[in-house]
Amino acid sequence: MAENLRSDARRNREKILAAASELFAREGAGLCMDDLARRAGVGHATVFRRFPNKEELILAMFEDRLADVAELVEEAAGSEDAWEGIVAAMTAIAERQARDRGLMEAVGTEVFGSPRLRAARERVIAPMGELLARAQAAGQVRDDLAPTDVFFLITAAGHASPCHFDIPDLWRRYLGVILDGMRPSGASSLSPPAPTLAEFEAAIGNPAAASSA
Amino acid sequence: MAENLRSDARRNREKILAAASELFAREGAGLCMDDLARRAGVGHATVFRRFPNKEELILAMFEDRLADVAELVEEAAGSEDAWEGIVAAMTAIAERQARDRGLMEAVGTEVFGSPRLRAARERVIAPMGELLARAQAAGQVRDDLAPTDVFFLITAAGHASPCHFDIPDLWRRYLGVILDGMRPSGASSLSPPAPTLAEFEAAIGNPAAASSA
DNA sequence: TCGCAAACGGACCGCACTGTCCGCTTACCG
DNA sequence: CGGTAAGCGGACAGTGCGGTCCGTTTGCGA
Repeated sequence: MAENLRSDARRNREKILAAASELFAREGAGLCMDDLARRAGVGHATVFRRFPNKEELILAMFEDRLADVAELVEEAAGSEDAWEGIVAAMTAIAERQARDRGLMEAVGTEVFGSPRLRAARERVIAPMGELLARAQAAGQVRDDLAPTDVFFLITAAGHASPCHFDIPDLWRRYLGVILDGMRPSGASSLSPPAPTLAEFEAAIGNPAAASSA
Repeated sequence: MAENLRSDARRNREKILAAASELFAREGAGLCMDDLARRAGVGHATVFRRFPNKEELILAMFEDRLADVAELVEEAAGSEDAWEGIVAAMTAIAERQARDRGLMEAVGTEVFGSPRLRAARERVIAPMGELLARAQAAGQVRDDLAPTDVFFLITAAGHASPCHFDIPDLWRRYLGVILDGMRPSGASSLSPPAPTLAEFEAAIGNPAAASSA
């Protein structure tokens, strides 16, 4: 990736990456390429030399965020008590989402199903699956949840509050309700089964999903 | 509102309103005024004669949707069993949200706290508050939930799925988890208290909430 | 030090979208 | 039926954005 860039090019590349990450956290995928260039202290065109277009840059950001999340989940998967691990992972991810609009959009939104991000996505899901299976075997979590559900429920908690970025920590309230709902006791049956990842990818690829922003 | 319009003007007004409602359902607040005019079969400028600007139109749409929701909740509030009423209301609202992007954005997003929509909002919240109080008195719902929480939890269910508009009914799955989490048994304590509506309004008015789209 | 390819960035293009203007049309009333 | 004001809508203005071009600068190897 770094390839044989000239020293100034490599320096600019770092500046762009840093600025992009910062702006992506604050504005999400809707960031403006001009702002990005200004923040990085380079010309507008230099950004486009590094990333052929905006979509490519956003995908790179998403990939980056998913890698972060994968690390968090892997760490949580190491915990002795599976339920505690799940709570820790969900809390840690939601915590970051509360401060990072880009991450908010990365987990559980349409991009999550993008074929381009398949590898990153699977690296996130695998450890969660392991954790979830352990918790279910121990009777700590209802049996009808799939690993992807866990991520979607995190996003749900984040999106619950209309002022997610203005009243910090409010998400904890809704995550609390959701965590209680994930327990086996008093669990009612869930009607549509969890879709497979293949089904997600198909749905994302839909012409109906002509998302703007 | 209808005032003394000429017959053709009144006819156009209806066409615009109908087209706006339709487009708002499909595209949400991001709709394009040009598309709207085309769909209504009137000139671009005619739309702006009816609504001074886009924001005004969107607010009118939001008001309209909130009125619909108020009706749904009022109806559910009449049910004998309070819990059944809550489930019915939450399901009905989520059901509409799954088919109406505008409604999705109206309930539980930032606009929900807009001072302009205070009246409409309160008409939605009041019957839910009554229903919730009954359910809590009957021991059917955990005591630490406020009426606004219910709406935010509906939105949470809707936002859980990354392809809300592509895999219909998937929201039912996440609403199921949330409903289970709203029950009193096994309820853990919720850490940040529910903010008051005044606190929401203050948060929405924040400079930090420079929302785009 | 010199030469040159690599890299830079200001200027520019095209597009989409909101909002305005103004000459033309049409409903209504006497 | 004819005068008139209300209404209409195509054309235009302004803005913000993604993406490209091309003359200038700069790092680097010979």
